[in-house]
Amino acid sequence: MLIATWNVNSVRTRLSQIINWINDVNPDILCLQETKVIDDSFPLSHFEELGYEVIIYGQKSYNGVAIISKFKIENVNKGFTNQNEGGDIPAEFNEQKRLISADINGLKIINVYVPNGSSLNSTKFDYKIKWLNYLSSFLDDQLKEDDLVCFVGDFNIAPSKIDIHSPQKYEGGIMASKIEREALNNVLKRRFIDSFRIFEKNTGHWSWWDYRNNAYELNKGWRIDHIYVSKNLSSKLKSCVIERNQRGNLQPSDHAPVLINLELNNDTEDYFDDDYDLFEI
DNA sequence: ATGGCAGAAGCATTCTGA
Repeated sequence: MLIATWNVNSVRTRLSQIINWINDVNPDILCLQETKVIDDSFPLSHFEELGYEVIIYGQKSYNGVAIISKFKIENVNKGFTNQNEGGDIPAEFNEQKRLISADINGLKIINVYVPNGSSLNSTKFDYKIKWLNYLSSFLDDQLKEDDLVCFVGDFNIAPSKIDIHSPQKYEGGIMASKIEREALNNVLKRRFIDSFRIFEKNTGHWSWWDYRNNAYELNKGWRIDHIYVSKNLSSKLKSCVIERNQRGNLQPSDHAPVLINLELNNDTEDYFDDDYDLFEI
């Protein structure tokens, strides 16, 4: 079972690239971020023609998330919702369309577009941390101990210094600060593991390259797009790859897709190491 | 310290992203 995440930076501008990639890779589930389109204008039919179901949660110009699936999509949640009779949800957390989740083929799929945060001393940064903290309580509320969860998206956080091309320049700054990493760790708690780091321990692997300064050609990137899986899925992980050549397309998104292969019926190998900690801050 | 590049809105230029 192939599950992917891709910040496409406008689903309409990137449509032909997304369709070509789907035809090449044939993912079962594709989670999109930064669709940048209201729901009425989402190009649904292009995906439905290929046999996919689509759920969308978009807005004008900014943000927007979607899940595209070959399997039936059930129990859809758009934005933050209260399942267990909590208090009212502060409006600020649902004004920006950054979260969509659903049950698909026995898995809980949670797709997020975490706020960028701009710079450390900005109101946008405060919002990023508040949003992550609210996400943490939302997951506490939604998830049960034995749920099989794929938690994917553009997190706008490099989990450690090996996820940045020039740590000496960027460590401690936006997307690489201790505050953001602690907030992310708090969201993950000890519930999730980073699929990519099961298979690759070295630096030099990026999912985002700035449009500016020839960053892709110089391979100056960051790894900020992630597929986290609940620990009870770790033994079923067969691979996790970043489809970096999509960043080399003409008029590309600035992000590349990340893709895992889960073999739900195979439980013969156990990749999970009990000593595995989330990441060092 | 600042801008670089790209997309959307909408028609010149601003806002936002990471």
